[in-house]
Amino acid sequence: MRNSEKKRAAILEAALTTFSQYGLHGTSIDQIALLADVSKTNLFYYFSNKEELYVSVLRELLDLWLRPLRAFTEEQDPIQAIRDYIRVKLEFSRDHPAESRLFCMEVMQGAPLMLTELQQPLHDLVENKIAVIQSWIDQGKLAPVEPYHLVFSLWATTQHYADFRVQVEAVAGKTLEDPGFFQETLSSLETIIIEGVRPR
Amino acid sequence: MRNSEKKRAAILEAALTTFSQYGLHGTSIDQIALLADVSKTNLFYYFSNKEELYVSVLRELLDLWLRPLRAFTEEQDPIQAIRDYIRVKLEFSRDHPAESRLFCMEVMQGAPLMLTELQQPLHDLVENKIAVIQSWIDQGKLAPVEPYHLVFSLWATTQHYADFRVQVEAVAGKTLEDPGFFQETLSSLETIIIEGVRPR
DNA sequence: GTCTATATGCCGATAGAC
DNA sequence: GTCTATCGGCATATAGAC
Repeated sequence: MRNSEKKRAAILEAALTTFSQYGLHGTSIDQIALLADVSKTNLFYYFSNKEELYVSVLRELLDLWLRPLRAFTEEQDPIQAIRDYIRVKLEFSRDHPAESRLFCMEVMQGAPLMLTELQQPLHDLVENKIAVIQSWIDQGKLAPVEPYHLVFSLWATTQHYADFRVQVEAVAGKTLEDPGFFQETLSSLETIIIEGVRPR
Repeated sequence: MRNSEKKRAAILEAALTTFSQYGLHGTSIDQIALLADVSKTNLFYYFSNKEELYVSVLRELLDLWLRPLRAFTEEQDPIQAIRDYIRVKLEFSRDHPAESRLFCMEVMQGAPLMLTELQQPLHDLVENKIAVIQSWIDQGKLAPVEPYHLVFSLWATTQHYADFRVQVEAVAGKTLEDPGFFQETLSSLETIIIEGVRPR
């Protein structure tokens, strides 16, 4: 890897860390430069302005964020596919909490800088996976639920452990970095979503 | 209501709207003053600085946010209690999306201005409700799940429709303001969490 | 309580040497 | 590619009259 690529990567990583904690406006270029160990002017050599840097971070992140959903295919056993998806997303929450939070922040603010890029690919991808889920239901391999809401529930529950990490820690005293807690979270989410909480 | 109280309330409301969309640092006092229809200097008469205004907004919000959980009591039928909770939280997401988003943003950033006030009351309240859920499980009225994670799943799934509203709209084309979509969301979440998705 | 005017500091961005 | 120096603008906050 060339030196300039290493620097770019270091800046992007520092930007992700800082933006995800303080937001676009709460972060100064100085802060990012300091963390990436480059000078402020040098940073402007690599990214011509703050917004370009911010959007670059988002673009990398979107690709990473969408990847797990692409794995859903009709041939899979739905219960196992959902199990796998929960695990992968939970691993993402554990290993990439900054990405998860920045994505959440951007969407929450109306995705002003990502909406156009987000909308179409997201819509198309989900449309496709909705069809897969519906076909599972039609084949009787999955209980009849509205596919959209299943997808939303999977997203929401798994991301919660990254986005609300502070709250989870305040309440449960642990985070996903604790292997025992990770396992417990995984099997609890599997149970709740797959089996439900009604006693049988 | 005295005129000064009306103004305070107008400023708080404008602050909530603006902070929830642009964040603490992304919002200028000018913006809030404009929306609340007061002058900037006048705003400083009511709130001595920006952070005090921000914290005032958060404090009002925390009380509102915690209220639904207080309703869980051991005497209730657990399935009905969970059903009610989902409905109330979903109504909150529909009727107070700005509150939901600002809370999410603050927690996501590590709740720097609320952690001390959040931690203790939240921990105590949840501890208490965890015990209620556990007793339901012990009585066989609820399937054996880790109570913490049930609470997190309820929070996550219901708040998702406010916090990720833009994404929900991009994917499903509707929001909770659409009465049909609200009903569909409500019954889907009830189904998923209470019955699960495994066919029977 | 509300206004006009203004102080003050930070931060994004550029100029220009090396 | 990297540096030093600096500009210019915006936003918080205050002074002081009414």
